[in-house]
Amino acid sequence: MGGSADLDELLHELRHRGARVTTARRVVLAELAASSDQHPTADQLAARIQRAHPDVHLSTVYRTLEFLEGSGLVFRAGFGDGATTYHLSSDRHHHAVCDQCGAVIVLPDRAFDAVTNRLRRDHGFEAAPRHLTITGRCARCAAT
Amino acid sequence: MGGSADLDELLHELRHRGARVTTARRVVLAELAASSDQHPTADQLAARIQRAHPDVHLSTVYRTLEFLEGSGLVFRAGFGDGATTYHLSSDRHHHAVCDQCGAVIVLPDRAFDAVTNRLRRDHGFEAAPRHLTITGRCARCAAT
DNA sequence: CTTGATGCAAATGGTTTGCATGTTT
DNA sequence: AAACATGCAAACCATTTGCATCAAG
Repeated sequence: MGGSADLDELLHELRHRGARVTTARRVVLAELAASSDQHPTADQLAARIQRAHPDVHLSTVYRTLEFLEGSGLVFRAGFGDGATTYHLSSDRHHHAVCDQCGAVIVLPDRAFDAVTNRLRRDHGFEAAPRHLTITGRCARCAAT
Repeated sequence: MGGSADLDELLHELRHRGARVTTARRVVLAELAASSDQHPTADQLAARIQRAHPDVHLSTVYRTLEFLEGSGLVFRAGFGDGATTYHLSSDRHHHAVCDQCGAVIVLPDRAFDAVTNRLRRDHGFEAAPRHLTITGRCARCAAT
């Protein structure tokens, strides 16, 4: 599979820009790639990483995420009021979340094409939505 | 204007449900109505409120907002990483924000009709989006 | 060797909570 | 009077920061 190949690409890109490739950066990127569909928070990442690298401190994870965000490789998504979650920039998706039971539906990026087209047409705005969360009632709860 | 009339309605509704109508609740709702287009945070609300009611404590503002949220009159919107902002539920709107210059375009609720219709059709999900923020580049910055 | 990243511990800042008191109904 | 909301101060928790040390180029 392409998993680790993609990762190497990212690391290469960093090195190319003159940034240092450290254990922490390697490991954080790897963990993000591995748990992309789990909306990991900073501690969750740290906890998982520490199973193999007990010396990687939580504060380092924060600093690394901040760095990667600045480099455009990672973005944050605040989940309503839950904690902040982190994702690889390549991992674009959106959510519909049920207010009542919390059920989550994952939406493809193109679900918002109508909105983005309209923004471009009416305002010249080039939308690049990364992580939107639409609230509402899922089928089951709406039936109540 | 209808401003205070709407407010009275909300207060009535609360009373009707058996909830108490206190100074704090009155004042918080009033301030939310007054500053609806400014995305106020909890302290900002507290600060403004305290100009006229110095005895309304910040923690009370938090508790009141929590209560109002539970009552469905208010919702929270996390702004990327900025602070949490609070809005009257009646005040539905969405944003397109420029990543580069921060310019904000306000979008009407119906801008998302295509998505909400699709969610209903494909998943039976009744979307009630309240405050979405689409990131991207505004016309000026995209031209760069 | 030089620059920049890390570990650790301590500080920060927004939000929550326990408890005695005041207010609404 | 009974139930509940409030003020206040202290607790909390996620995130940030200062500084001495360590690793990458």
